[in-house]
Amino acid sequence: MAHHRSDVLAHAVTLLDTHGLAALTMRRLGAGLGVQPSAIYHHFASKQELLAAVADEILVRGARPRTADEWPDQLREVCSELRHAMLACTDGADVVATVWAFGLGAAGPVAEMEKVMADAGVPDELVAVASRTLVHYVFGHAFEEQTARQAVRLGAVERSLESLPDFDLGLDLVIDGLRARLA
Amino acid sequence: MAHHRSDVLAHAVTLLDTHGLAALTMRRLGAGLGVQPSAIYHHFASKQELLAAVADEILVRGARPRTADEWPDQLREVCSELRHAMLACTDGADVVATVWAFGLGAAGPVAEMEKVMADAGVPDELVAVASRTLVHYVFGHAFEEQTARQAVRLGAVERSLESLPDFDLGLDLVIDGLRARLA
DNA sequence: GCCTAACCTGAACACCGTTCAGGTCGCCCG
DNA sequence: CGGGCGACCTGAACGGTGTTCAGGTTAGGC
Repeated sequence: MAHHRSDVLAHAVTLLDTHGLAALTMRRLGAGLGVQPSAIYHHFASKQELLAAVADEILVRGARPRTADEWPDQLREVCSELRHAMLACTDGADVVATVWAFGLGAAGPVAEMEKVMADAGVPDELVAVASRTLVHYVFGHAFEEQTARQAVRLGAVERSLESLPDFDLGLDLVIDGLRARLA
Repeated sequence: MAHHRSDVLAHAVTLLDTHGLAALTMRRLGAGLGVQPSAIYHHFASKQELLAAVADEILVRGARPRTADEWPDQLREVCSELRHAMLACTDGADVVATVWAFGLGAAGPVAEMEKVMADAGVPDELVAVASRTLVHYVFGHAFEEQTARQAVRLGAVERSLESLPDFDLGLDLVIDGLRARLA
């Protein structure tokens, strides 16, 4: 029974979600599909490319309709969607952030943020800075939240999840800074 | 010739700086010390623990004297030191950010930021949020800058380093947001 | 001079990503 | 109808990885 690229990708996301990034192995992925590890290289040139596709898939699955019409709320909407998409999948933040750092993915949300700001009349050089500041914040927050949650669940480190800062409050900090700079 | 924990740590940092994180292997580290890989486990319980010590060492080496007396400048000083400490070592941002996400290190700079804000009269709940927002920004920016620079140097990805946002400008965005919330 | 603790050996275990020559199957085209 | 071609896969191997463990060596204090 032959598989398609999409089958492999879907199985990779499932494996990531159910057993974490450490378990997302070419061997395990092949075994789950009833196939040799080397067969996967017929669909993806490398594990890096696989992970990039997985990251994109995670973001696609987390897509939601846009409803806000003021630019601060639009920004919050995009950031919130990005965060929830990553948190919805085990180690999702790790995968997406790593892939994005290599410049291979997650271009969608960034472009969307930039468009929102450009439409709001934010100067170009500030758009680039602000969008990346927001992305850094969202990735950092999600990565930490997810890692801490997992570490606590495994009992590896005792660390109060209470101390995790409120996502929206930190986001407003940046947005307020941007708003102040517009006046 | 017997080695101490500090010898192993120093060699690990050197190896990281000269050949990158991928080359920081128990085997290579042992070979560099003229020792079997298993000998390292007499000084560090695991590679994770080694990396945590390496991350702390990177931050210690990047320490600089404090000179500012206004809280926004003090915040900038701490963030700048943190950033430069990570950038001074190959893959330093990766190591420090990963270790910190596991809750094992980098507590110093965070505590320092919190103290600066508390002394400036920032409310407690805002201190926690703001310090983490700043840390997320610094880590995200440094990690991206370092990764992109390395990817370009290897010719793996063509990506203009010009597009990297100015660090200080993004930092001021957050600080301005914090300032606005104080009034 | 013994004993303890620090330090190390050498081999093994169970994995990992990746490569490669070759094999099988279904579909399209002449 | 038959040949060929491309998609898909096999099975073995290569050169790594972190980690464990029983046992050996060596320096320093009582």
